[in-house]
Amino acid sequence: MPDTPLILWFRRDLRLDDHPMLAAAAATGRPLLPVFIADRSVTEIGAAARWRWGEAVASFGERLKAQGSRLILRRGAALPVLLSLAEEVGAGGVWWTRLYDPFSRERDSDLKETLKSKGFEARSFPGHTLVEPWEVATGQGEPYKVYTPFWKALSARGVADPLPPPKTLRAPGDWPGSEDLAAWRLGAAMNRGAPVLAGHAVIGEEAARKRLELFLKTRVESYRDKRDFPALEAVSGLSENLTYGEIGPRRIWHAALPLQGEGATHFRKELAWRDFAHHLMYHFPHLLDANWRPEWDDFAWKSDGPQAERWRRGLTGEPIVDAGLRQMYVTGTMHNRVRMIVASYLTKHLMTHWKVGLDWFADCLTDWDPASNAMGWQWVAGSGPDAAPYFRIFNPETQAEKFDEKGVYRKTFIAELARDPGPEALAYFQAVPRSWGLDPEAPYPRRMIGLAEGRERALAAYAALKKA
DNA sequence: TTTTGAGTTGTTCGA
DNA sequence: GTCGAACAACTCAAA
Repeated sequence: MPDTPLILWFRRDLRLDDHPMLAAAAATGRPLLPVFIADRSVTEIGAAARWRWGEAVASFGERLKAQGSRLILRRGAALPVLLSLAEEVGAGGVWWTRLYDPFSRERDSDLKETLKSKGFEARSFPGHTLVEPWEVATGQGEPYKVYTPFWKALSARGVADPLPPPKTLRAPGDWPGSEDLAAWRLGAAMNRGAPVLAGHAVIGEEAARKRLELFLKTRVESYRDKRDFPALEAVSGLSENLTYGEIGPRRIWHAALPLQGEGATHFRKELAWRDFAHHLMYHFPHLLDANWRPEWDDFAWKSDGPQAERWRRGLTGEPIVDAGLRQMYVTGTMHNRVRMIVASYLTKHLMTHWKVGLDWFADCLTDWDPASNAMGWQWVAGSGPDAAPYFRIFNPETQAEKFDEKGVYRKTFIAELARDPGPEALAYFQAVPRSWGLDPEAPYPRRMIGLAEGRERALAAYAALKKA
């Protein structure tokens, strides 16, 4: 066993706990050199997610420091950065946790090949998902395209136990130079301003773990019954932490597994949806940017335009829709029920291509995840695997009546509708660009299209597609 | 190979 | 106000 240092390339796995790669690396007893690289996958993603990733990196750096280690920061294309770093420190190899989006897969397989050809070790590990995307398959060995059988297969197979955090991380004799995280200015493109979002983010491994514990202690029991009501604090909020790997999915799964009751089961089912999205993205990468069912290419999608712009700005005149979009703008997140409502409104009532909505979510969400975002949009639009039937068109009024009966959620985020608007509703007007010309005193906008009219139009367009 | 049962999250209408 | 049916077949997965 060589005693050369190992470079540990961290990406969306910024934690110590439940970390197969880190646990295996620590067990070698070799010097460990954690590194984070600002490559295209970091610098070219949505504004809110980019900012949030930087916060995760800062927090993880502190955590490593407390262990007597460090997080070395470098910028540039991963392959040359890692090669030169490996030569600089005399590393024996580079290890990392696998990601499953097409960009990462190509980058990482090139890297693995190049490293090996130059005599370095190159090893990748699981840990980002409950199971590897290829570990669950139908009886025919095919990937699943329907959620329920995927869930059954996943449950039957079981999920590997989470690993404890390593006891010690051996430091190298000399630390190589590191860049300054602040100089990367990962929050710079966020015109809504990091200060507005910062109050809503729950950052870092310890905070994520506390969040899980609080959820399991106080909310999981009623999760099934309350999770659809956006004004209640009924959900875990852990998607934000999962996407940067501040907590591991296996840790969450096994924490909920022994709990009795439907709440815990439904919670694990939601976690399995995240895995299903990764399973689909791995086996069908076009999920990210093309209609998963190609026949939808002929649907009469409307492209981006003034109506979509009103949707983005939370000025559709449908309160539940606008509340959701404004919540996302000021908090970096949106309740899942409301995500479906705003997505249905954009793709069905406005007949706008789901990619318009997908891009806006990608720019605004701090919990952005490529697989979940694309699967969700295609599910609502009807073009995706296991998608909603075409006639399932959410009526914003009916949904609001059902899930926000007293209007608490709507008033929280729409200043025009509240007699005495709260901080989040007002924060929206502070956060948006001045060029939008918004004024909390202005009257609430009129609706863009009659709900029955929009519904009929979407149904007719679907009928035309089917006929063709 | 064929058959069979099932399929996240809705809305509307009429009894 | 409540409840069941219609909406539309089709694809998927397993027996």
